Amino acid sequence: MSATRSARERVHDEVTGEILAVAKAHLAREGAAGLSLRSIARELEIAPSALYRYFDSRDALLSALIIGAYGSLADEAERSSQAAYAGGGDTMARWVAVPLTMRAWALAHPHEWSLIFGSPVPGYQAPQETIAPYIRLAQALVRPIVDAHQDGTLRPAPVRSGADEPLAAALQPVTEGLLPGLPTNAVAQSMLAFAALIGAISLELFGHFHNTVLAPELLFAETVAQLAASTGVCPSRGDPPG
Amino acid sequence: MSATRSARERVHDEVTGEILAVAKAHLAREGAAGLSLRSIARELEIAPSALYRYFDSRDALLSALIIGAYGSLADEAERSSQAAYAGGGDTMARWVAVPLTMRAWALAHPHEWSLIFGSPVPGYQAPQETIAPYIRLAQALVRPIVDAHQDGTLRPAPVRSGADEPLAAALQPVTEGLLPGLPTNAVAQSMLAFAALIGAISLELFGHFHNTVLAPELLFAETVAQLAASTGVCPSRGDPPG
DNA sequence: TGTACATCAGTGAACGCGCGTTCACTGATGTAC
DNA sequence: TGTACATCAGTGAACGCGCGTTCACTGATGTAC
Repeated sequence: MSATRSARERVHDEVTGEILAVAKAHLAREGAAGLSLRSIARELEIAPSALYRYFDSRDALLSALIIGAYGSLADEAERSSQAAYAGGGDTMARWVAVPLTMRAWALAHPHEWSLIFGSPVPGYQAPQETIAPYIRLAQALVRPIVDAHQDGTLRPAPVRSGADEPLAAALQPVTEGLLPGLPTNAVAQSMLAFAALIGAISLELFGHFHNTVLAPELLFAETVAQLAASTGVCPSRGDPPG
Repeated sequence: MSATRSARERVHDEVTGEILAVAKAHLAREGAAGLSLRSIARELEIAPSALYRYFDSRDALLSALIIGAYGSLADEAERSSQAAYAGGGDTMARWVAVPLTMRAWALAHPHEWSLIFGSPVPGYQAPQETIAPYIRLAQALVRPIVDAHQDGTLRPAPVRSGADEPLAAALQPVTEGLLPGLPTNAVAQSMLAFAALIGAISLELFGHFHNTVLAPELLFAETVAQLAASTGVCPSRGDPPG
């Protein structure tokens, strides 16, 4: 009964997986706009209408792809974070792990990166299931910052002297959910780091470094190192003595 | 002769402008993927085939829009940079001008921002005419950095101690074309600043700050201030005394 | 100033295309007694 | 173990749609003598 019912279910899930795999391949070839149920059905040698047993509509399939992309990125980020913590490296090694993984994932899955951080598909509302993996990614990224704060070793570059209540209020959800107890300028520095990473990866991926930055991986490594210094997770290596 | 010939040409240019205006409006409504010659023709109350007197193909029209977007952004950036320099403000005012203008332009023209910094249209090669305005934008942005370097007041946060020849080589086109004479780490800091600005604006524009950063304009202002400190154009305001 | 000709703008019909989605259906797989 | 019935997967034809692009054409605008 329950065993046989799940037999059918298992087949259903398997086919759903095959459809998603083909859809991912098409996404990589044509981009989100070119994703078509008919072409997926063609590749699977199936009638287009059969797909409606698995997805309610094209939008539902796209949603599944988006959610999958978020999940995949978050998984990788968590995996590499845990490896860095388990590996016994220093703070810099821990800080560097997630950004490098993000870039590697982006290069391996450019269209899925676009789905997450590129221009939104017009007239399409991002599904709610997207929030949880987004938070997992962010938490993996900022964990060294939170740790440094708890250790009392966090040294963010001070910029605002004080009297920035409005900014503190604007960042309240981030502070509360992600960086509890950190001073506002440190939260802002963390947001800057996130924006810089997303920007650096997107610029490279979208072709803006062509003929301009000849070795993006070197610039990215330097960028991550500089962000370690400005967020205050690691002391800057080249500080003048004195 | 030359006068009458340019009479026809003038009408041609005018109609071209009207087509581009309608196309821009459609772009703002539907995004790049939804841009269609037929719908533009419909709005202009013209046969679709008539458009081929003005543009060779849909791609040619899209190219014109992209080039226009780059030009518009670069124009605004230069305008605000020049205003800041003419206005007699301090270095911070000069540094802040272009980033704020970029953000304002992005908010006013979200789909044109996507055209430039969003996911590239698949199977579409960006036109060469895009390079010149890109450089104009970059030059307007980094002008305060170049000035500070020439004045000897540039204080970029040091990160790499030395022995970074490969990075210097990778950044050679940027250094030569945009930041001549600046040390490698300052060039890298400038690239970081650019990436952070693009990232911050894109994240806001693409909806990633929804329910998270409640007042993006405050965070952006803080981000720009922090970048002033880390690039070294302006001393950080809150430095501890001593 | 007037006429023959070339150039250009715009028309309207047609081409072939691929798309998402619906619907009535066939047949196989599982369920209940 | 056997039979009647329900559930589900997948078919194939059809719907109506909008698209980019081509082509032969009409008529107006400009050109040359």
